[in-house]
Amino acid sequence: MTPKDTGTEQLIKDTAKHLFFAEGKIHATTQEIADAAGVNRTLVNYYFKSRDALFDQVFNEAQEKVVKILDEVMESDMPFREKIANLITVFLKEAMHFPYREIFIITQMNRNDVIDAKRARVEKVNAFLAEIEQEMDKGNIKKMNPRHFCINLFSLMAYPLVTAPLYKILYDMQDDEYNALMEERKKLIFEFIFP
Amino acid sequence: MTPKDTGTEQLIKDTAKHLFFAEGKIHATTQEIADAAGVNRTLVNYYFKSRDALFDQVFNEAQEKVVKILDEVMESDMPFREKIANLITVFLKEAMHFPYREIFIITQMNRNDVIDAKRARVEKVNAFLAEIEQEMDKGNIKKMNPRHFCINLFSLMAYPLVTAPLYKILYDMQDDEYNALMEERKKLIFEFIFP
DNA sequence: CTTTTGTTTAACAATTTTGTCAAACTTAAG
DNA sequence: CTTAAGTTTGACAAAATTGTTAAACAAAAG
Repeated sequence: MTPKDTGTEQLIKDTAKHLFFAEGKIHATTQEIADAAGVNRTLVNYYFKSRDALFDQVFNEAQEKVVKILDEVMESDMPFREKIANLITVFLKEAMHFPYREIFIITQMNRNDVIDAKRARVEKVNAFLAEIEQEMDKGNIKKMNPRHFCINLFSLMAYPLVTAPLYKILYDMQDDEYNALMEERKKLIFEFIFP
Repeated sequence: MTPKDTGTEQLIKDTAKHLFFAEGKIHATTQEIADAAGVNRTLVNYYFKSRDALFDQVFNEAQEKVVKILDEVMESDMPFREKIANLITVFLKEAMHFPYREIFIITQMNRNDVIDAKRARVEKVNAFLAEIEQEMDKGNIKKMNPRHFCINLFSLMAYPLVTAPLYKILYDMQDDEYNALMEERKKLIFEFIFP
């Protein structure tokens, strides 16, 4: 048998991500992860050495994925409108699948008193902010600090999915109803940005 | 000495809230809470019986506080514009102090597979949604599903503070600079809602 | 001063969670 | 079939976290 052909290592990692990012169970123990994956708990140590190592790996991959999504959007040479439309489509799809990924990242950062990485991103971000400012000068979007533009955009996309459990109660909605509401937001957010 | 006149019980609870809601350390152990409060760990058990009991109490009080803030805003008989202006002022002030309170609530809900409470809120929420719809009919705000109006408003207020650690890195800003950016948002969000 | 009541502490116990290891198992290659 | 490499398991150990208790302490009342 060649190494890892049953994919147990991947299964464990995927299950951990599902618990953390999709179900928002960011406290999950190794036992809970193993149970959810349907494997023996000691396999977590066999494949990942320690709980912390698994967490670190999941954390790093989460960060890489987020960075990758943003990079692909920011660096593409589409016209601005399409770029944003594309961002909304891609990001909301991801966020509906993994609503708590950013929360997991932030929680881990707070827990370990911030080990950064991705200072390297600053230049790319600044380039994107400059591009946004150009669009404002052209009169295509409302003038403001371009940092607010980004903050607004991501807030409108991400937060409704993080707070879904609350809104489902307050709005008295079932899962499918709330999902439909989130679907509506793709168009709504775009029109919010480009009135 | 009359009971609790040193306020140790309150100190422990306030410290726990600070760790959870302000620092985002939602995994904090009883030892970490005790250390941060500068008291012996066993006092947590003396005053709160168990770790879970402390968490439950903090959770309930967090929920009550959020409900109270929303109720005071929604039930006040101010004109709509002032009502929203007031909401933005009050909520953003709270969120700048305790950015992770809602995240703590949601995390606990996810952890325990949602014990709701506050189904009772549904009626009040519906009344507020109806009021928003009236304002739309009057042409004072953009027409949309009033649920989206609320979601947008709270997303724009809350999420930038939750994601502050990330933005501080990506925007290369210090704490005071980021706080200033958040202050700007009071006006910005209001103008976003009432163009 | 003594008592009473409530508070704080350290030592200890219990529980929960994580980590280790040897043995059993599985499969493919020789 | 035998061997070799990787995988899985259960028993056990270690560590981390939480809970209990008795004794020391502090302050006010009698």
